[in-house]
Amino acid sequence: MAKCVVEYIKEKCLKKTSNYHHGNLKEELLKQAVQIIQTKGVDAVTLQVLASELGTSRSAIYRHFSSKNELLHNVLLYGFEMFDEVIAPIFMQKEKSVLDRFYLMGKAYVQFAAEHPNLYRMLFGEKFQDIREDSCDIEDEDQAKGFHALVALLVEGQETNQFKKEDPMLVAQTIHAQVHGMASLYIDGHIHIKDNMDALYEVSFRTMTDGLKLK
Amino acid sequence: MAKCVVEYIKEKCLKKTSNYHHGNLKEELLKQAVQIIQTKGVDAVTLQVLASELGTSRSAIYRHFSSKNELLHNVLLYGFEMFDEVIAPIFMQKEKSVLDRFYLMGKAYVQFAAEHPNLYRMLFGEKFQDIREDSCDIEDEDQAKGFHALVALLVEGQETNQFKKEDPMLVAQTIHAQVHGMASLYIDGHIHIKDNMDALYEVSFRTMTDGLKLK
DNA sequence: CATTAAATGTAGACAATGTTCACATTTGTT
DNA sequence: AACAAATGTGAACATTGTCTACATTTAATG
Repeated sequence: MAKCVVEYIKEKCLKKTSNYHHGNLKEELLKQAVQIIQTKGVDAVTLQVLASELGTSRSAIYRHFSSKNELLHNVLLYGFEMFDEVIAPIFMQKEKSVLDRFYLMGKAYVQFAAEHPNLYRMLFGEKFQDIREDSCDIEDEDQAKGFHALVALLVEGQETNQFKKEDPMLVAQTIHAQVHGMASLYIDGHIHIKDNMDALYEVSFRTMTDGLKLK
Repeated sequence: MAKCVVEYIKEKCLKKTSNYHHGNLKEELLKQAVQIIQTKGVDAVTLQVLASELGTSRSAIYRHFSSKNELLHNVLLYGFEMFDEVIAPIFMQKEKSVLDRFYLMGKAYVQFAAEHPNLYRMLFGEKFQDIREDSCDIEDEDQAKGFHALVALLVEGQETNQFKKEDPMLVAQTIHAQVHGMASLYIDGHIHIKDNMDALYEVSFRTMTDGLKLK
C-alpha cells in the first residue's frame, strides 16, 4: 500500500528532467549496492534489482562498470575506507594508555562487524580475496595501515616493559585472529548464549592481555 | 588429450550395464559434490556439472534431493562428521596433560581448516547458517560435542589449580574464537608472511595459555 | 509368469542471472 | 550547425535452479 506511493514518488522524482541520461548513475549505483548489501547481503545485489531500483536498465550499468564484479570492487574500496576511519584513529590517541587503546580498538573492531556484518564479510571473507590481492591500494594503504598501527602499539608496550618481548608481527596476528574470530563467530551465528557478547569480549580481552603482560 | 581418454573410459564404465538406472546415484552425487567443493569451492557445484560428470541429467538429481540446497545440506552432515572425528578424540586422551591436549586440539583444528578450506568454510561460514540452525543434529551432537569437551577440559584445568577461575563457557568461546580466527585469516588469504603459520600458532598458544594460567 | 505400482531417469519448458551487441538519444566540442 | 563522445535501451545468449509431463526400469502382487 504505502510502498506503492513511495514507488510512485520515486518514479516521479527520477523522471523529473529527462529520464534518459541519469546524471550520476555511477555514484547512485554504488550507493544502492551498499544499501542492498547491508540490508540483504551481497547475494541480493542483482543487476536487475540495481537497475530497476534506479529506474534504468541492466545494460546501462555496463557504461560505468565493466562487470558486476568491478562494481563490487568499488564497494569494497568504500568499505575499507569506512572501516579504517573507525579503527585507525584509536591508535593515535596517545594520551590514553596502551592497554586502553587495545581495549577500545578491539571493541570498535567487533562492533563494526556486528553493525555491518555483510560489509565485514566482504572485507575479510573469501569471496573477494582476488580483489584484495589485485589492488595494492587496499592491502597496503587501508588494511595494513591498521595492522601496522597495531604492531607499533605492541612495540610501544614492549619498550615500556608492559609486554613480553615476542615477535610483534606474530603477536599482532594473534590479536587480529582473536577479534576476527569473535566477530566472525558472532555474525555467522555461532554465539548463541543470549546477547552476552560484551561478557565474551571482557573475558577475551583479559585473557589476551594477561598473556601478553610481563609477569 | 589424456582427458579425452579418461572421459571415454568413464563413459564406457558408466554405460556398462543399463545406463538408465544408475544404481546408487544419490551416494555418487554426494561424493562428486564433496570432491568439487574441495577442489574448486562450493560455488563450482552446479547441477549441470554434477549430472554430466555422472552421466545423467540435471532433473534426475531431484529424484534424490528436493533441491540443490538439500544436497549441500547432506554434504554438511558428512563434513561435520569428518571434523568431529578429527577433533573430539583428542580431548579423550586422559593420559596427556591438560595443556598438551589444548595444544593438540588447536593444532588439529587449524590443520583441518588448512587442509579442507572449502569444507571448513561451509561448516562455520555464513552461507549455511540456516541449515545449522534447522538441524539440531549438528549443533547438539557434532559441533557442540567438541565444544562441551573443550569446556570440560577447561573445568579440569581449573579444578587442578592450573587455570584461573573464569566462566568456562566464555573462556571456551574465547579459545574457539582464537583458533577460528587463525584458521579463517589463513584460508582467506590474510596471513601472507611466508608460511609461518606454525610460528603464529606457537605464539598464539603461548599467549592464550599464559593468560589462562594462575599466576 | 503377467500385471501393476513404485522408483528412477529424460526432455523440454520456465524465469532469473550476467553479459554482449546493435541501435537510440543526449551532451559537449569544434 | 555538425559531429563525436558519452550514456541509455531492447533484444539476444548461455547458464543457473526448478518444475512438469512422459519414459523406462525395478519390485511386488495376483
